[in-house]
Amino acid sequence: MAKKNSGAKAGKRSDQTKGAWTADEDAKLAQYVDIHGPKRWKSVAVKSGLNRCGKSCRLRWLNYLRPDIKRGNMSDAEDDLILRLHRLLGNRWSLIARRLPGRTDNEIKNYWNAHLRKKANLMEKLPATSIAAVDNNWGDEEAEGMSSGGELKETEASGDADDELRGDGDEVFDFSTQGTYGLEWVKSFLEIEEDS
DNA sequence: AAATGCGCCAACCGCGTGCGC
DNA sequence: AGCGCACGCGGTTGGCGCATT
Repeated sequence: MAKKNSGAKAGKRSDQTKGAWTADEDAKLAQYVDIHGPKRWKSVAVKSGLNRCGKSCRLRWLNYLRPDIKRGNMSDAEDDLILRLHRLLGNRWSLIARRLPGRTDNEIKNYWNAHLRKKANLMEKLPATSIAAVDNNWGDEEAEGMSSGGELKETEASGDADDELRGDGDEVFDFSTQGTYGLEWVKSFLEIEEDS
């Protein structure tokens, strides 16, 4: 990407590069992570020769350079899933992201703020009957998305929710195994989380 | 054609948590 | 038990680019 390279905001460490990443920096980071793995970001930043903080390297890797990142528009099914998950989980973007293979928490957060927040607000203002109607319509779109894309499937609806949610990028969501809202697993997950 | 407004998105920041020493 | 480091998360910022006037 690297569409900006203005140095952006003033920071505490003026000797460190800030702002948009260049293709060269991307290449260096990708090469280093490829060899040493995505860990110890502080040393990644130093040893890769990048004049960046570890945090920045981590973010760049997670949100852009990771090989399993899916770029491009959200599908209807993804769109719908985000709405539903947000209804249940709130602004827990990382949890939502784990249910959307190839999507990052940052991307989902941005997408929510840009596209879905208005939609959700609208939904809240609608009377219950209208919401049900909208939900039914979305259900149709969703079924369409499932059959065409076939990308979203759930590995397990319950069980070891924490391990499952950690995800490795391969797991996808399948509404067909779910109930009315397809989110019973979320409830069980939340119970597990609150217990711990 | 130029000016202005607005939406989108990459990136930064601060805070909380986990873990090793 | 306490401390410091590394990492993860969510909120926020700032600039680019498109749309509108």
